[in-house]
Amino acid sequence: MSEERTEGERLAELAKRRGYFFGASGAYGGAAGFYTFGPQGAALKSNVEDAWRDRFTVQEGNFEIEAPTIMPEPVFEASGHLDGFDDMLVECPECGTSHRADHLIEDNTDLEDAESLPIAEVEDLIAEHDLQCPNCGAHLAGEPVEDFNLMFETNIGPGSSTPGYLRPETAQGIFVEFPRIKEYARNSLPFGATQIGRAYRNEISPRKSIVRTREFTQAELEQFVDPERDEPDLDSVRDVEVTLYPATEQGADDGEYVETTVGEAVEEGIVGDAWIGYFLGVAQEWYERVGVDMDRFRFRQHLAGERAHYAADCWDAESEVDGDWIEIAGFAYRGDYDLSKHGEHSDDDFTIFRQFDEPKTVEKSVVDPDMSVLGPEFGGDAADVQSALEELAERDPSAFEDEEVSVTVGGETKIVDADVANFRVEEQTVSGEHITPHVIEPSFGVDRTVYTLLAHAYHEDEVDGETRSYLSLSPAVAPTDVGVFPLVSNVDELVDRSEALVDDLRESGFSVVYDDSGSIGRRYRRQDEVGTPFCVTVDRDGLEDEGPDSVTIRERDTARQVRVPIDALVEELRAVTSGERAFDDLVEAYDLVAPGADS
RNA sequence: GCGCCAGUGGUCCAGUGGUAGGACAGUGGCUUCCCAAGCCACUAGCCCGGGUUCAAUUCCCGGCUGGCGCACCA
Repeated sequence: MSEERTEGERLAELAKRRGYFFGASGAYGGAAGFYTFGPQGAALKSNVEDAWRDRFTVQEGNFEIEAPTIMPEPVFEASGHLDGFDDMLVECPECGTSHRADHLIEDNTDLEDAESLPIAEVEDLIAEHDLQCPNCGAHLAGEPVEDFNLMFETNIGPGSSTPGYLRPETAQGIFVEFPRIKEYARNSLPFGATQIGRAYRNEISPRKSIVRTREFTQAELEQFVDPERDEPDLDSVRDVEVTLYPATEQGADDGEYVETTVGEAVEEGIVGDAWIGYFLGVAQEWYERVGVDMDRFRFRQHLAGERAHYAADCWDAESEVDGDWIEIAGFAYRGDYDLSKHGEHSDDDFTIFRQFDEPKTVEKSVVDPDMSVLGPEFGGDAADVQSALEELAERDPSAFEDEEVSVTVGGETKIVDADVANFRVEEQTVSGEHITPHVIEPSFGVDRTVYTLLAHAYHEDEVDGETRSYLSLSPAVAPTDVGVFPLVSNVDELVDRSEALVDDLRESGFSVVYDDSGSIGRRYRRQDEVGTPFCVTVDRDGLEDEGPDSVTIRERDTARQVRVPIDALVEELRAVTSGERAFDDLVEAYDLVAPGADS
């Protein structure tokens, strides 16, 4: 059958030829890591996004936001991307090649983990050891070492006084807006916020078609929960079967998958957190619905060293293409890391007030210093003395038993009369406490999902001794719902009726392609190749036979056809494209048209 | 970023120091009542820059883009 081209090569060729995706800006030589989605690809991607939105936003009762792709520098100082997302590069003065400065040091000295050293020290080390360019041998001493940050930098407004960055993940847009989002959620956990949008990373080396690009689309859900109180609806996915590849199995070459159910995986602790387990189950069903080949799909647990330091547990959804596993989604338990960071760096409140079941009465030691005494006595230090007293009251109430109490302010001991401090123990009613919600983050790569769907949908078979290639895309995501053809194009009545049908179907909400060129077989193959699930053909038999006018509906994957009255067409197409009915049901209900029977 | 390989119509390829040919696809027409048929006509190409040369798509250098391996992937 097909020669030795890989799945990826066939896919790239089909994608270019049929308008799924192609390298962007080709007229000017192109730009690595950027792709344009053509008419088919844009429609497919949009359908994938809609399907994701329906499942992870609408069905979950979450809400979607759309944050800017550019955010000011402090956002990324808080998130850690500014410090933790860069490499140290040194450029050779002779040949102009760039090298990882930390790697040069590690390779040529006994030092390890040079990445964590300050830049000045790295420069000193290069001079001290007289390191040379690995490419041309030139001496690198004295050359500046620069940070290469993987974020795209820009300036907000004129001048360069306000640096901004293109977000490297959509998530920060949600975290940053948490204070407002929580108001919208009426300050009650749990709730989830989603976002579908672009993210940008100035990758050193973009690879593998649309799998690793510099601009890509993510669909992310940030599920905010109270770690002590909130539980997912695990029952709804308890019996969903999943293929797991736990960290413990990945050490050996012959590590084995664990075939189990979501419920068991959580109960046995293979998946450490119920929320993660829940989303694995939801994702499993969603991927199946949009058309991922589940025999080429698994959930892989991150190894301990691979995990971000804040992630308690992390699983990836992976799909297989050309024998390689590619990460198409990540499921991370991020704890309170992100919200805490933004809480520390900004003035806003990133906590939620959690009421106790019953208000608690607590005894609290307080002071209420007489500032009319402290003021004149301590001058500018008065306020500091006050807060030192408050702090001492909480820490050591016994200090107020004597007539005088001493506190240390700015290295000096200050003596205050106990009367002036006005120490007392109060009963306070506390109705709750502020907590920082924990976050479970299912994060989907939309482009990689599209890539997987195309790769898994690509099939070849034989029809009448000829090879045929077709995309078995799910009707849920296929760019076009239905093709409409007159069986032959030189009969006006067939053409007119076909065109009228196109209008009807479009008004009914279908995405329709009309085609009357060449032979009918060629038109079928064309639609097969772009994955249109159904074709409707208007023929003379259907108009001239006794009974109501009828047309044929052809199923893409099997090339079977049934004859359906035109009056029932919209209803039946809606049923089969929504998945409500299988084509087999139509075969039961209507006459099967045998290929070539009429000729 | 490093190393190896590659870049010719829309796609996949052949070829040449004197500016190119096929297959498939596409368009128009003829034919056609069910699966890439046939006939006629047409559209359309040597990645970019520099060098060598009378002459470069071809040879050399650089760049860009792509593939693979390494590295990277917070």
